[in-house]
Amino acid sequence: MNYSAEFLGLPLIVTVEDGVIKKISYEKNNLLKKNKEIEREILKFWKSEESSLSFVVEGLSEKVRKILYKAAEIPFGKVSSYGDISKAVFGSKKYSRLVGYAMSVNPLSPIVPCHRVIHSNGEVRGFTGSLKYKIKLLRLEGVPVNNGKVDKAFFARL
DNA sequence: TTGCGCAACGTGT
DNA sequence: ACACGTTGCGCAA
Repeated sequence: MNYSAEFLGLPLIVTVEDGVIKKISYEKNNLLKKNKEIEREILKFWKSEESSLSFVVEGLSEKVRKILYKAAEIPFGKVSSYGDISKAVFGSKKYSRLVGYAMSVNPLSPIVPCHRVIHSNGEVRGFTGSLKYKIKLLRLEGVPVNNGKVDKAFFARL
């Protein structure tokens, strides 16, 4: 079932089946009426709070799915790097490029918080949508971004 | 300190 | 064959 929801001013279409969120996409001009309950649950995921819904990642390779599940563990107000996620999932940083790919095809933004994945040196770059939006989200979470960089103190331990 | 070339990964074109 | 939401390394300014 598809629901329409607004997240921080952006219109989303949320696909839910049996209490499981399967897909979230940004839709500029959708005509569905907004579902307040879904909106609340999405907000909970964003804030790393308990939700009555769960989610699954489907339709992608095993490696890419593992990456996305790991990225989903990055808590509100923290960040991680492509390399750290690669290390956490596969024990090596050599898949960091693949982590970037996984973020770019992330079917569950913002539940899988791809905006919290940045470069290992703290630089905030690379986002399929606008980079301004990625930085805006981080600031809303209390993560300072100065000269396009995040302090090492905000890196989460996965 | 900055920059550039490189290899390694999997996916889409 | 090539380009990607990368990374660390070596080596040159």
